[in-house]
Amino acid sequence: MRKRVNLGAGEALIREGEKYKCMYLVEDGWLLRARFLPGGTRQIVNFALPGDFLCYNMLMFERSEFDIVARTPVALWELETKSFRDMMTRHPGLAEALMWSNAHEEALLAERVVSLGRRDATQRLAHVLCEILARLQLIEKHDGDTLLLPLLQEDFANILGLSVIHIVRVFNRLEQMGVVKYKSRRVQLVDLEKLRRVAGFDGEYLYFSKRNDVRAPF
Amino acid sequence: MRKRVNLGAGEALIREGEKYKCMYLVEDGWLLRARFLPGGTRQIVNFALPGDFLCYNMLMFERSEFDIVARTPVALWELETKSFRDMMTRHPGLAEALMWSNAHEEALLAERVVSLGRRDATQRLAHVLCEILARLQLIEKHDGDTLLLPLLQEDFANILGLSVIHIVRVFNRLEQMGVVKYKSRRVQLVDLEKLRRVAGFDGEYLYFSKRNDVRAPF
DNA sequence: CGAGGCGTTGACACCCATCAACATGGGTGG
DNA sequence: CCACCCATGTTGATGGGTGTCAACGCCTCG
Repeated sequence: MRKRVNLGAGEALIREGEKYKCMYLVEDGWLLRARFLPGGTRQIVNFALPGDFLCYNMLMFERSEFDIVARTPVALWELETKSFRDMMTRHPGLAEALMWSNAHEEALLAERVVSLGRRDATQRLAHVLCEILARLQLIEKHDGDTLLLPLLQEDFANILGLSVIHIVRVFNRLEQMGVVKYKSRRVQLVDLEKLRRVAGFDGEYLYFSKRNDVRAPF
Repeated sequence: MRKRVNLGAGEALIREGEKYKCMYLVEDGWLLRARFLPGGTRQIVNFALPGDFLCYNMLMFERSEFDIVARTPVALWELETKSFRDMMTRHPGLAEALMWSNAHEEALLAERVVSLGRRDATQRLAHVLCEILARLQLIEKHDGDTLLLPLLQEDFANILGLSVIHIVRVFNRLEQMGVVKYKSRRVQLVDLEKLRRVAGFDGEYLYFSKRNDVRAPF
């Protein structure tokens, strides 16, 4: 039923316009879902961490609207699926997990829309750092006061709808404010409380707050 | 199992921070899902049209992260739900429809992220008009060359992450270019091909392209 | 007929993009 | 072990797109 797939850093799982082959569950590594636009710019819509599903809308769409590219070496499980209805009867746990994942991702995207629409560069960067921290804690891939990320400043730019050069400036500002320090893919969390305040971050949307009867099914 | 609910224009279905009461299916009218930010600005994340589900992540979250407000008089169906697992066994068709709706919404949000991140004001406005047209056609609520919308220019601003004043300028520009004309909640589609070109619009992500075995289940 | 919501215009300011040039540093091959 | 190189990060100057503010016009509805 399940097969493992491995990708090297930089390899694409699927490209925009390609037909979906199957669904995946990320076991290890980071992936970016992105679109290239005429003019050469790029927007990263999403990033997937261990525990996230990918390509689940193959159940609805024939082709991918985005590239999905490994940012690190990645290990995936291929999930054999015919239709969602089939999945519900044969693997209800999987169907539920998928629904969970979908809702989670929707919450992340909604929050990103808020950031891109109404927060300035400093707030955006602070906010996405809070989001990443929260997600890493959720899958127990974080401890200490330093975030180890595979993200370049260029990636931050493409996630936040900014230019690389401006990311540099904003990191400088945050460092001067005594909030975080960026050094070659390490973000040192100098003052987490201040970071949350700058971001206006409310982590509720990530934690499935007080519904104790619901848990991440993986 | 189902109960009707009606809202007047401007009434809230739920407010940010409130507990979810149940899920809904929109039968008629437009609703906006929005967040107010410190500073008094507002970002509209989403809008719901007939056929869309609302509050489906009550299955995962306890409280809403956004206000959901009726933009027009609205008719809704209240859906009785305990858990997704329960729903899968007792109402598999509903579970499937929900999954469909969720994937659809995710696609819309992803495209909005691209717009807010990397498209300028003109492209954004053109793109959202294309999106609205496509969605109205999908539910067979559009014909002719004029879009009848309940959206004020202020709403466009809050959807697109722009200021009201700039929306005016952009509509002027689009009118001078011979693309569309806005007049008191009517958007006349002067040159649809040009509109799509300006937007860089690819409607695939709305139509569940060539998967003929899948249809909107409503 | 008045009022208020909505739309419009112009002047000005600011955030962020663009461009060009330079610094750093880790990896690779000699 | 060193030299080189290319990816990545950094800085400053300049410009454009968009926000802010203030004021005015239009239209609808009571």
